[in-house]
Amino acid sequence: MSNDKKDHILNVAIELFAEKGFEGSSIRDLAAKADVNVAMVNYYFGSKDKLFEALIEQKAGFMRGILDELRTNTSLTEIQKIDHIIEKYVDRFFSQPLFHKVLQQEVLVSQRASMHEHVIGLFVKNTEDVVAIIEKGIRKKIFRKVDPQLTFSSIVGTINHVMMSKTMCMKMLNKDPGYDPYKDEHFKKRLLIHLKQMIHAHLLINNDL
Amino acid sequence: MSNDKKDHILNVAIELFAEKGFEGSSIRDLAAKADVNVAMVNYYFGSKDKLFEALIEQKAGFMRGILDELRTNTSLTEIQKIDHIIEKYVDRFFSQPLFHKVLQQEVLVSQRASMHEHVIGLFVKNTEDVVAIIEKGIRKKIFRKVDPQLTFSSIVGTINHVMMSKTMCMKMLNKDPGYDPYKDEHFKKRLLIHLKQMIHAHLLINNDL
DNA sequence: AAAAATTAATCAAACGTTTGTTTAATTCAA
DNA sequence: TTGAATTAAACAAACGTTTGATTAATTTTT
Repeated sequence: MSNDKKDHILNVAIELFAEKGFEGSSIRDLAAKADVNVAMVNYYFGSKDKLFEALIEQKAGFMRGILDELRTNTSLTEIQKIDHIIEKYVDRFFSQPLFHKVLQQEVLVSQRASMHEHVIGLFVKNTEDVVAIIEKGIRKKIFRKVDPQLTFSSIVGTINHVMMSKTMCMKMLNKDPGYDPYKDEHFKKRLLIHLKQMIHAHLLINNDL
Repeated sequence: MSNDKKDHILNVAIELFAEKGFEGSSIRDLAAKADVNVAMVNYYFGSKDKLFEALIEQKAGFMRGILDELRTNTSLTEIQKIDHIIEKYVDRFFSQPLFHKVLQQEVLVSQRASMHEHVIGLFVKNTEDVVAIIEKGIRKKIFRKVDPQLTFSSIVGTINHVMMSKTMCMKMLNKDPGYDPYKDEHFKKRLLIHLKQMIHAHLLINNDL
């Protein structure tokens, strides 16, 4: 069982699904693009659906470890924790932009019910952890009385939105064709600064710039 | 040419595409759900692709009129204009949640190139208008020196994110199954208040709460 | 160490379905 | 009665999947 080949198929699948969607991609397309025989996909993964599950399983849950650590961490202030979460999310999205497009599709479309519920479950768990941090900040009177759930929605929503479409991002930033915003370290920094600035202004009672 | 029937097919198509995606929905599914003969879809629209184009064309561009008006409007302050834009966006998303899921899919997946470019073009135009308002606010020293493009991304991204999945939204808010957040006037108000609060804190130099 | 047996990987071809679309016949309305 | 609306049936193409044969690699037996 060559894991090299399995991984290769998975990586090509992410590219293909990110561009054409899961239902819009055929196994024949995938096999051709990955330069393997059509039968190999089913040989390795069992079915197209199971390939998709393997794909999601491999890379989802990326924030679990970080949020678990933050929950027991007592040395960081609440705003430091939020900053850290923002950094990790931006890092993750920029290092795996195509995978996150596939993940967004799965949240958006509820075709494969169990996978859909699974992905949403992961996200809801993340939300609960971040909400707990914000609520603690509020109790400590470091944070304003904001809406914790929607504050997290703004963080993830902003990143999601910027990562939705390379074309949109490019045109929004008045860049030439050929420019890839997701490989531009400067743009990543720009997004980070914006998010932190906005969330600080939103959360902090004493926000000395 | 009964427009009633055409509209009926389009409305059922929005429901179906929002749930299963465009590629995930077959014309037979659509015909059955709309209770018409399979051939009627091609009779009225020519093809599945053209049905989709008609669907997008009918409802996209919903912000054009509002933004055009705001561009020439001199009686509103910049922050009032931003508030107005937030209100109109939230209104629109809450009145057409399923359509906006379909629209998001189209931005996310670039399967049908020309339609994809068209939708993104509309959005980029909206961005330019909002950016212009924010930049004027900055020049007038009413607004902080924020990132105008990403500020707009945060507004749309927050709404988009909340509208992505009913299930996610429900679970995030700890609601029982059966609850529909998009029909809950209270939740709509909650989103509005959060967005305005956050954007005010972010933009305004003198933000007296 | 050589031969035999077993397992894993790969392939082209074919399977039965489902797909979007078209046809040709029929019903309906003006 | 004419043109539009509607239908069931049929179309080729594409779909995910399975098959049975073949090769390559590994393990077991002698």
